[in-house]
Amino acid sequence: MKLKELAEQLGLSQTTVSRALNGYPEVNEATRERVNKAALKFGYSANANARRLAMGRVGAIGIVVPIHSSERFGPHTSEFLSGLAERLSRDEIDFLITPLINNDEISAYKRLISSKRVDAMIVSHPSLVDERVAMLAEAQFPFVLHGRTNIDTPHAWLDIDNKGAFYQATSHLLDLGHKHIAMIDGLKGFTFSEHREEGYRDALTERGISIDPNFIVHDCFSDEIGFRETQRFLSLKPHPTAILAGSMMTALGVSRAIRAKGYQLGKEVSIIAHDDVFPYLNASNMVPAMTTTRSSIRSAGTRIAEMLVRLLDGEPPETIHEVWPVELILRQSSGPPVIPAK
Amino acid sequence: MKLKELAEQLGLSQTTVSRALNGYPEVNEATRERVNKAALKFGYSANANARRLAMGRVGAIGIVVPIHSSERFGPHTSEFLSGLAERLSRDEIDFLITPLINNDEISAYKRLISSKRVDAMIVSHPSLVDERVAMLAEAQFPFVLHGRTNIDTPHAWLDIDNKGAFYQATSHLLDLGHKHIAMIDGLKGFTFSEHREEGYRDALTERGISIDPNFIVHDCFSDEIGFRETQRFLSLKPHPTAILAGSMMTALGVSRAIRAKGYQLGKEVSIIAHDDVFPYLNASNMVPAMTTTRSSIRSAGTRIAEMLVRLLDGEPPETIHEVWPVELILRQSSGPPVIPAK
DNA sequence: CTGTTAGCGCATTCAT
DNA sequence: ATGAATGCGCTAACAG
Repeated sequence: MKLKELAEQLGLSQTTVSRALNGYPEVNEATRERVNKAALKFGYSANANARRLAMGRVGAIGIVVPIHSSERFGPHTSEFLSGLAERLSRDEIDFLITPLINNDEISAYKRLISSKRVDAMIVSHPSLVDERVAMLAEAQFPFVLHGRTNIDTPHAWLDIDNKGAFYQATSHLLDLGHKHIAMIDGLKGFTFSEHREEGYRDALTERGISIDPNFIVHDCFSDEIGFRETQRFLSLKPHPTAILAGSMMTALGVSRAIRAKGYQLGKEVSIIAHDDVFPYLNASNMVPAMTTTRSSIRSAGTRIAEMLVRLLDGEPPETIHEVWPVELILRQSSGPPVIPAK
Repeated sequence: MKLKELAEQLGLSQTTVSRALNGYPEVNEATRERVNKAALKFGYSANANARRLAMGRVGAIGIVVPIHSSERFGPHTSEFLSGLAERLSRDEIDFLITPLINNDEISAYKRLISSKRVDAMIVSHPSLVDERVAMLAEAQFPFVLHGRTNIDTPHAWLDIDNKGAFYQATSHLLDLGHKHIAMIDGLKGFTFSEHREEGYRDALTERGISIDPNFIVHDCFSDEIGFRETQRFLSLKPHPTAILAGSMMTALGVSRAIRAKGYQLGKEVSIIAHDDVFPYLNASNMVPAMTTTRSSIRSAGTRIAEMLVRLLDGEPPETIHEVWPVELILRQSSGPPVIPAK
């Protein structure tokens, strides 16, 4: 069923039917009523492509997801997308996921723009100097960045205080008396990863503790990495008495390795994990309950969707940015170091 | 830059340029070369909406994701989407995710069809009698079902042998000497959940073991549910000496509860989990390594994308369906029951 | 091999 | 308050 047919059925012009359906004020209420009823009855719904072609606006936002590295389409991504979806569905905005196999991200973004398939985009996982952001900002294409990057051109972004999170966590461990603290975080090059390491380093340096490169790991967020690297840590002399884990997945592996060694969490070895708040993996329910730096990635998604809508409503990008604080939540996996019984 | 402008630049007609770009055979190779080079130079890329309007084909497939239940947009979904993406990106097919807040799924599907935004759809999480499937099959709209349902109208689908998986797992535990076996699986009503329970029941019945409704749980897949329900199990007399977990998330919670009670996995209480194969959560790396029924949900996604492409190429839906076997992989979390030391 | 012409289905001027 | 006419940018018959 198309507009023309619907109009014929009703004995009205396409124009009037179109106006009635799109809520234009100059339509007689009775007519509108009649039109709406008929549309419902015939299951009419405008051809989105024709509509977009005519209006020049799409009603969809784009997101480019590299799919070969599990790092980028794992549980974090799905939680984030859920958050986005929650807000966007209210305005009936779809999102278009463009999978990316090779590494030519820039051209994927460019194609998405020039083919006019989306009104705006969301960019995730920025590096310190991110060429995607530079390009989009330069092109003045509306987008919101999840994370931060050092690009001068004004753009909208939302980030959490990753540096503060690891600074807080490290400082807390130092307060408890730990001298040897390790960290396992995400891949090097990403801003969040660099920021976290900065926080960690600052806290140590502030107390005059030298930094041991053997205690710093950057890799994917997974149970396996957590396990393997913790085993390595525990074979060192002296070994760390506390470990920061960049994700809950990592933390699971770290925990296993600690237990496998016969140590107790929060005793011989403490652990603080960054918790992005997964509904299916709850830090407070673990045994022992896990001390975490917490910030909901899902909420971030929702908020970013909100920012996107503001951007599309014409708000200038330079006024749209936020840094979210991260809470340190003390539970039982962190405590003063206990000397292992020989 | 639009087609017209590009054509003017080249001193050619729009038609020729269009044909050159779209790989039509009747174009002079030299001309094609020239056109392609110019397109690249000017960053031209066709307006997707105009293109779709003219062609009547979209180059995108749709997927409706209910977002309020974490059950439906969790790690399983993201792995599945990754798999889809892997195959679809080869044909430059995007996917459109339509978030769904209220429960009116049917009308969301109908709108997606009549607005011509997608060429085909993927339907997940069917119930035994699924009205979405009935509607789509009736409307002869191309779609592939992930899972199975009892609908007569021919349609394409891919499912794993859920019944066989739980049958195998249960039988194995019975072979080991277990008499009291519990299961924690997904929400009731979904086909996969029902099939699994069937497999479980069949195995027990076959050995003349009566079924205790207290030993059967249907709920979301999460660490928390696994933990809570296992605590409940272990407070029963007699309590189960083996537990089937419907997901790895559930299994994490089950494991914790077993350990919290002072039992060892594979000794006092055995566990077999269904493993959808998450890259960040590896059953063989757990301590003890986890016995699983394994079937990669990501591969299923890739295969379903493949089926979708065949469907769009005109293959009739009734010839497109597969049941994948599920492997039982024995590791250390399952063993003969050990009587707890008092 | 290339160009001319006519839609694809809708939103939107400009009339009335 | 309603209708007729125009164009969004592209593809595909139809001609040559």
